[in-house]
Amino acid sequence: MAELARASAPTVSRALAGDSRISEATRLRVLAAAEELGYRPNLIARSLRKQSTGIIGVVVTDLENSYHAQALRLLVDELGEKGFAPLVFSCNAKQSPETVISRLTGFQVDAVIALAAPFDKEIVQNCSRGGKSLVLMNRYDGPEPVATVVGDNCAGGALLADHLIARGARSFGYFAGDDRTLISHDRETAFTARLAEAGFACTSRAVSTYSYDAARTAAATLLESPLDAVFCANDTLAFALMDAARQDLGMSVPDDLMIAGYDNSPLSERPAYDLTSVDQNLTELVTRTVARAQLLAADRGGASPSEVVVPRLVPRGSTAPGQSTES
Amino acid sequence: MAELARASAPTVSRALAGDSRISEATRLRVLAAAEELGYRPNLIARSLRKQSTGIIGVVVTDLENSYHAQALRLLVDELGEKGFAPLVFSCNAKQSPETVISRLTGFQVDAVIALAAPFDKEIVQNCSRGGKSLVLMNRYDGPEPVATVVGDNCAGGALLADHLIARGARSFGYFAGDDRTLISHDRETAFTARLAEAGFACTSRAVSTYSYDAARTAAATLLESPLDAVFCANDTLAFALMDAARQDLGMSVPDDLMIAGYDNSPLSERPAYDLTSVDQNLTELVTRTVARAQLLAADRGGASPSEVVVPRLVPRGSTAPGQSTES
DNA sequence: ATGCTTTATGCACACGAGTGCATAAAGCAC
DNA sequence: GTGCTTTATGCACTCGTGTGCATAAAGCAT
Repeated sequence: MAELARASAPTVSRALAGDSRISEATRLRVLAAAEELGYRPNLIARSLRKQSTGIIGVVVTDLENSYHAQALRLLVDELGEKGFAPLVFSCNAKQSPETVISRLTGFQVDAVIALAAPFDKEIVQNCSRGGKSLVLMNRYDGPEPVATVVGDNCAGGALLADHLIARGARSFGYFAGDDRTLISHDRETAFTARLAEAGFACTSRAVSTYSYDAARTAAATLLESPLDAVFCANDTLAFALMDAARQDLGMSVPDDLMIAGYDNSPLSERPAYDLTSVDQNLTELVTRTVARAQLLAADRGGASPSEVVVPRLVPRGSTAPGQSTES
Repeated sequence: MAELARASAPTVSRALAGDSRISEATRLRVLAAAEELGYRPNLIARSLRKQSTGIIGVVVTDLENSYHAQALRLLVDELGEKGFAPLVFSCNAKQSPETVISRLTGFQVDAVIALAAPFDKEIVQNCSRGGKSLVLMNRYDGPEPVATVVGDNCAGGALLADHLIARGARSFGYFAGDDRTLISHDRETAFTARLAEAGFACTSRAVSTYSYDAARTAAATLLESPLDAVFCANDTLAFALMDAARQDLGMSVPDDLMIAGYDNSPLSERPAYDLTSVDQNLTELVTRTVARAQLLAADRGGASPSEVVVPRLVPRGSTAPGQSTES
């Protein structure tokens, strides 16, 4: 490269960087040579020199969950647009959070974004040990202060309580997700609290992991006692419950049972489900997470440790009794 | 680091690499110091020296499509387990294939894996221009010889033709996906060819993009004329068609119309759809793609340019007339 | 022609790890 | 103690960029 442009390496560097001290003639010579060779500056070398890579580590888990898959998609897009390169690892049985963070640290990522609630603790510990900036995309209740961007699960739970009451429900159930995470807990607490305020109680409860198959069997417990409405921690749980109610018990939704979910996944608006759900505003969640990571990558700029994004109710047919046949 | 271990940088490097010339005493001293500092070798510096980063660029597009999302998930897992780090970019309106490949090249990725059929041409061109090894996870018909790992769409189409005939269908339709890609074309050609062999014809046809909403409206055309069975290029199309048939026309699937899809997406086995589909064996597709990329990353080792993975039919209720009410 | 400024470029070094080669230290035989 | 081998370590350089500083070239005034 330097030879073809008949210039030294520093000159090439400065010409490409737009340094005003480089004469127009040489700049053009360098640009022409770069064009001819398809030359791209070696970002690895640049990173070494600059002590900053422009790479953001992304740690995810449970990508079967469409919510996580969507979040990853949006993260990849947003990071790419902001000029960062996402180095993605998944935490699972074979790849422990420790090895994942260790590798990210080795690659000198400018910051880490984690969307892996079950592994939060280890991730937080390993990042702080390695001095890596970290943003969690979910709530965290450990002792360490961690930058966090999270949907307001309490607001969402309350929103749904109000909605189901308004739609005429008087007896309520909750279908809880994996209790290792705070997500389900927060939604449930707020839901029952709001019900209590209105003079109602959540009398029935079932727990399942977030997988459809597990939820499908767990749903049977919930359906033993008659209920007006069930709030599910997750759309997947809601789909499983709905299928179980219709398929296994021949019930009608919403006439025999109202069902509401959480996440407003693409499936929820399909006629087969037409599920009332809570939209977390994932786009804003991701935008703020990336913005936060960008701040942390630049310096140690971190004002409030936790940011909350307000959710939105999306009412649909699954909680509109008497309208089940409208299309 | 070097100071704490009272050793020079090269000694540290050799001690950690397990060089037999380093004495046991210093090795322990180095290991202890590394442990104490939480020291991780700087992979950026190592990459610069070794002229190899251990990073594989992954280019995807249309992640709303669950098939692509699943493929990305498996790719991330498999690459991580094989010791590679996936740098992920998405091609879309804002991020052209040219800029994406340019950035990947800048980061000196050891190879590129692309799962972005609509942008294949530009990706192939930019990679070959930059001398980057590339593996496509779908068929490519350009003049350039490119390493390719792809499901056998022709076999899949034939499989479904046989299946639908065996299930008693005599009149057939095809619901085509975005014609920019070869995928839909291959499936259709093989499907109609096999039908012709058996003395039947595919008399009806509709085209749509792979999005549910678009497919939902396009489905109306297909449903104008009576048919026994429709083969859809994609599960998403099949779901849209099924919903349109049931919801808009009050038809029964499979009794009024048999429907089959392609990809065996998680949704297809849910009772709400219970869709006959073709499983591409995505796991093996991904495994072989990564193995291929690994070879290309190591040297220029590339024997056959194209590898084909055999698909498998998954028969379900949507093509089993007379059994629609069984659970 | 001398001295000063302005402009354009190269040299030397740094980033952190890895490697060939030199060399220091230690052991051993005589 | 001289010469040889073996073992353990450091020096010097490389990878490709970027930056402070020196310097060369050129312009211009006197």
